[in-house]
Formats: sequence, structure tokens, C-alpha cells
Amino acid sequence: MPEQPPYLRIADVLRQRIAEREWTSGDRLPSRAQISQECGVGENVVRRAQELLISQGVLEGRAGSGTYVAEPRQRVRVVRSSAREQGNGSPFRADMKAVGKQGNWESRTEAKVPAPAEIAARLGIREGNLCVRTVYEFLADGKPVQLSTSWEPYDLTAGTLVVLPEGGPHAGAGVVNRMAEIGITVSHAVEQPEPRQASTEEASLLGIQKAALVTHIRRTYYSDQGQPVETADIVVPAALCEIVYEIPINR
Amino acid sequence: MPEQPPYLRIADVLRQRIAEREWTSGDRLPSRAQISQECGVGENVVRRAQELLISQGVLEGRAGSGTYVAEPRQRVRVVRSSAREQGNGSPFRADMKAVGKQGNWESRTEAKVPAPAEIAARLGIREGNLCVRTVYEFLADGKPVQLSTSWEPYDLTAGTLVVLPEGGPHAGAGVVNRMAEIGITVSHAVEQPEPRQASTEEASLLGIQKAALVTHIRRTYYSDQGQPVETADIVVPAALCEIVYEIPINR
DNA sequence: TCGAATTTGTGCGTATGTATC
DNA sequence: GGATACATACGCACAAATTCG
Repeated sequence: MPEQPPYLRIADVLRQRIAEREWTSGDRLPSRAQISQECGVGENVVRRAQELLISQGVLEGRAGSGTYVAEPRQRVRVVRSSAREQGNGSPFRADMKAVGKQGNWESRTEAKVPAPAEIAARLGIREGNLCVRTVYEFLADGKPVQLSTSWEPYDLTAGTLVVLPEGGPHAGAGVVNRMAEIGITVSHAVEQPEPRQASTEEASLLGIQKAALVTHIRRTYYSDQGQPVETADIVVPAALCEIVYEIPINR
Repeated sequence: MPEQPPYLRIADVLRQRIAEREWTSGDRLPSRAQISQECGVGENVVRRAQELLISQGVLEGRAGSGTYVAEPRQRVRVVRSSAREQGNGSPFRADMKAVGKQGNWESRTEAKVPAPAEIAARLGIREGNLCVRTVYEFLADGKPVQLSTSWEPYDLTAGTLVVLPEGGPHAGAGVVNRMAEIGITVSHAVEQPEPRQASTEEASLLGIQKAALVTHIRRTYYSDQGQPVETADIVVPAALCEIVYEIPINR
């Protein structure tokens, strides 16, 4: 018989106690020493059970403090489609407005950063060519929900009013609108979403658990000439955001 | 001082030996006992180091056999866009053809399956209402690369020639073409990609490592009346497939 | 054909680090 | 600063899978 390993049994016990409202959202569980004694198993068994539930988003561990029942956070719906790009404002603000939250962001731009190999390939330029790099931290109601690093070829915008994505008269208007200002028509975007685990740095920036799952989107905007004009690495934590692609069907 | 833990040191040693071509793709590494003795550490340290590299896709463990250097598999590019839906044939076959592989699939259809709660909500029907469920296994050159479970409301197609997605004269033509046959115009699709880890069953079906990362896509097709006509759960393993969304920009 | 040896995978305990209160 | 609790690292024992004589 495939008898259930102890740590899975304990996991079920914990899950059931939560379902029975013995502990509810935000409550702190008893320490592992207490639980392990109460259930008659080793501390490590409890730890494994808690790790499992943490990875499933049921619990949340806080070093030095305790293990808590995770609060059911309302996820932000991020729509990625052509329709989203039509307005004049920022796509992100529109997304946030749609779920009744205030959208904001912080950014830090560096001009004349040499392009690393992967970015150069994506932008169709040579490695080491200069770029404008902007690091974003997107906030919903003041809390970070998304990270992004954007790269634009410096040659493309040098000497114009839109060199800096978040500076000048067109600050924060978005790539499509800014490029339009200097006569470049952005015709389409390509997004490549990949699943991975958050780095420790990303986790602390986003306020999520250590190896939580994120979708890493490599996005590139192309002009109607087929030339890449911007590429970005976007990190979307699954615990905070829900990604939606809307695809029109033409026949 | 934050001195590097032994298992990370061993991981670097292994990585470097692979980089130096001491071991190359497909080679079997020496057993844990040998490596641990050679490097003067415990067996468990080697195990942890290997686990790390396995999770990064550098190594591959085969129970009872050994630990191998992972073969750099060419990933299949799966394009998800409106353009892809235009042809008459199957979108999947087109994707496979684009990368020079032969696309095929196996399917198993059950008519009159009561809809579970989540599916019912996605299809806009009541829980327990009957559906046509089809389970797919998509193959590239005979090897599975993608899984999918599709649900259609039974009421929609009952009594027509397109009741069975993979039977009748329009077998395998795709949802859009089949619905067109019975006078329903599919106007758009909504896809919701979420990162997660493969279940043991999915991993064995797809021939990937146990908790490997996958993108779970919830896709729903809508008619021009705004009514859901089909919804599917698609499992795309990151190790085998590269997902690409093409987004046109209209201004 | 079958069973023994080898190798990876899993479960669990202990020691130590480190954050929080 | 001390006590408490979680996080990490490591070791051992055993199960499961594979290989080979």
C-alpha cells in the first residue's frame, strides 16, 4: 500500500484546520515546536508540510516572526492587447483604473548604457552599442506589482525631445506615443512570456515569497519598417497579477 | 564574512567542468559517491549541487541510472496571434511546419460530460450542464510537446456535424472553422497564461523533469455575440516550447 | 528470467544562521 | 541584548528505478 508520508498528512491537517476557520487570514500559526509535539512528529515534518503550503500560496513564512495564513490578495488584471495601446495615456494606468486602483510608477533612467549581447540581438544592433535604459517599478495603490527594464537604442532618439522615456514634455506617454512624436510608427509588439521563479532581489522588491512564480515577458516593439525600437524585460508575479491576452480573430 | 556554502562551490565546479567540455551533452556524470570523495565533501553536498543544476536545466537526473548533462533541446516556437487563426488548416500544424517539424496530435473525446464549476463559469453556463470534452496531446516529430483539455457546451453543437472536434467531416479543423460551419462567427479569443510547476503526471506525459516549469494557458473563444463557445486548459512546458504573442498596434 | 549491485530520489533529524520582537 | 521562530545547510537511512551478470 502507498501509505501517505507524514509530511503530507500534516499538510492536510493544517489545510483542514484553516478550512474549518480554526485559523483565518492573517493569523499566526503556532510554532513548529508546538505543532510537531501536538501531532507527534518531528519538527522537520512540520516544516516540510508548511513549505508545501507556502509554495501553494496557502501559508506565508516570515523569518523571525512566524508562519501565517496567507491573506487572499486581490490580483491585478493586466490586459495585454492591441486595444490597450490605443489611448493617449499610459496602458498601465488604464489597467489599474479598470480594477479600481491607482496606478503609479517609479523609474530610473540611464542614457548611454552599452547593450549586453541578448539586448543587442533583440534590438538588432551590435553588442556594446549605446542604449537608454530605464528601470521601472509599477505600483498599484502604492504597492509594487510589476517590474520592468526597458532598452531603447540611443541612436534612435538622440537629440530629440523624447530621449528620456520619463523626462521632457512626453514623459510617461508610453513607447508608441513617444515614437509617434519623432515620426516613427510603431506597428506591432511581440511578447514572449516565460515562467520562472523570482530572484531574491525581485521577491523583496515585490513583497512576495522567495521563490514565488513569475512570468518573465520579453517584449519588443517594432516600427512599420520592421525595425525594433524598444525591448523590455517585464517581471509579473503570479501572486499579484493576472495576465490577459485578447486576440482578435480575422477571417 | 559570507563564505560560500559547500554545495554552491561544488555546483560551480560541476558547471565549470561542463563548460570546459570535460563532460558534454548527454554524458553521464560520475556517481555521487565518486564526486563526493574526489571533492572531499559529503555525498549530500553533491546531491544538493546537482539538484540546483537540474532545476536550472543544466543537468538531468535519471533514477537508477545516473546524472546526465542535459541535451540542449531545440524549443518549438508556438505563435499565438490573430494571424495564426486565419488559415484553413490547424494552427498547431502551421507552428510545427514553421520550425521544420511534423505536427500531429492524439485526442480522446467524451460527449455529455457535466461541467465542473470553473469550466461552467468560463463558458457562461450552469455547473453540471453537459459539455463535449476533448483531451489532446500535441506531438512534434512524434514527441509530446503540449497538452490541452478542451470544453465546448454540448447544447451549442448537438445534432450538427461538428459535435465532435476530432470526428466527422471537419475533424481537426480548429474551433474557429468548425463553428463557422454551423453559422457561428468566432470574433476573438482571450488567453490567460499562468506560471506553475508540472504535476508528476504531466511531467511523465511530456517527458520533462518532475517539477519543471510550465505555462498554463486558460483560453476561451467568444462568438461575435460575446458568447463563450469553447474554453481550454493548455499546458506548455518551458523546456520544450517558446510562446510568442504577436500584438498589432492600431492608432 | 531473475536477483543483486549501483545510482538517483525521498524523508527526516540535527546544527547553525538570521531575522523579529 | 536576549528569547523566539523561521531559514539554511548537511548527514544518514531507506525506497525506487535501472542496469547487468
